[in-house]
Amino acid sequence: MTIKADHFKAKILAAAMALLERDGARSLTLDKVAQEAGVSKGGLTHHFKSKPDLFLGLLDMVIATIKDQLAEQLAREPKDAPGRLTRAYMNCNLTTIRNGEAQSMRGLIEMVLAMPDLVAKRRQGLLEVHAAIEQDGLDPVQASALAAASDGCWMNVLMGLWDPQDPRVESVHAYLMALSRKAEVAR
Amino acid sequence: MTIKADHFKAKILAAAMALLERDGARSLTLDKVAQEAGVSKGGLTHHFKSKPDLFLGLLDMVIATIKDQLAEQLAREPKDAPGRLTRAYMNCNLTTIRNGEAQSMRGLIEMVLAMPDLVAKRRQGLLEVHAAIEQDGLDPVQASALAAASDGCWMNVLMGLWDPQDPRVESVHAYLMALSRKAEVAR
DNA sequence: CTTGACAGACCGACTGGTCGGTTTTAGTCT
DNA sequence: AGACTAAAACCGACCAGTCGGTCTGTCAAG
Repeated sequence: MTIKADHFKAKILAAAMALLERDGARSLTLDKVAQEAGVSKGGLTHHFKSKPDLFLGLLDMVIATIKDQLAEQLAREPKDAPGRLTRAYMNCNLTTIRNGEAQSMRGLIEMVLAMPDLVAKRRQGLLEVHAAIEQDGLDPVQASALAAASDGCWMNVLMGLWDPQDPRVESVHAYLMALSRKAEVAR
Repeated sequence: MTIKADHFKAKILAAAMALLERDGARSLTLDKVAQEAGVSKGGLTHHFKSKPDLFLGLLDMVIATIKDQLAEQLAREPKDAPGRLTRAYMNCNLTTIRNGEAQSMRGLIEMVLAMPDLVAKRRQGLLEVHAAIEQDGLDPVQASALAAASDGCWMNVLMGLWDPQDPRVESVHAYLMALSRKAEVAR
């Protein structure tokens, strides 16, 4: 593990993420990332051979962050109750919305939509979460529906349709949480 | 009503939409749109003063199409049952996914995320649908949750996480439809 | 001397928008 | 109807700026 290189890479990725949140994917240029990270362009291209390569690094970082947050929320859920992971997942989304992070994810999703082949490379890792939710003790279809509903709310905020403070966010979330508790248990 | 001008504009918008679906928002350049539409660049800029202006036209067209599809699905729903519009909305999403149109909407959503101020201008029109769903005879929160769940599925397909033929799409939809029928009626 | 980390000047390709010019349309007068 | 004209529609070359990526150079460590 090359500490120095990793630190360098992390600095670049953090800068790219900051730019992505601030100005969106379109204005995420190699020059700006280098400048934001306090690095020369040569230094940047040395660690990330191309722009897709940088995006892949960014995506990996975000996926890791998401999994961390999910683990954190999971730890808060009382054990021995079916639907723990599903609720943890929904809480992640809610927290993201509450913190105003949903809107800042806009640039990232924009990037993801612009480069679908990039997502394809990490699809496996993302689907693991979905698969886990389906084996959470609830009826798989119900669990998927709950997760999708939470995603839908998140998307409405992301696209600027719903305000983060829109009461729908909290009320729908509360409804989904309640539903997950009285949901049918898997056979 | 200037028929010819409208026809010209429609031709340009159709070309832009085709390009958006084929190559995404990033490669939607004025030159390409003009070429695809069989029009000169000057002719294009004559009708759409700037690129954001073209995007706005595109967005308006899409919103109109969505409302048309919604009306069509609504007509198919048996009357005098609470939750008609909610079900029609969910059927719209399902149809879109089944027809493989969800993936082709990628470019459009990319555009929407890239230009949030553009969405802000048409937010009102889009929110009308949400408002109507909440007054559909069901409990408003439940209706919103159902619509959001449907949106979430749509988004999973859009982002390439779920395959359009993923059995989850159909099963979750069936579950949501059933839920909407036995849902609580508004007070 | 070699190698990896980093710097930064540079290039070719591309993009949004402009502008002067040309064609088509529509209205008006005779 | 036919001639004239002004506006609208339409054309395409061009410009100024931007972007991703390359290439040579520097320097410290081994």
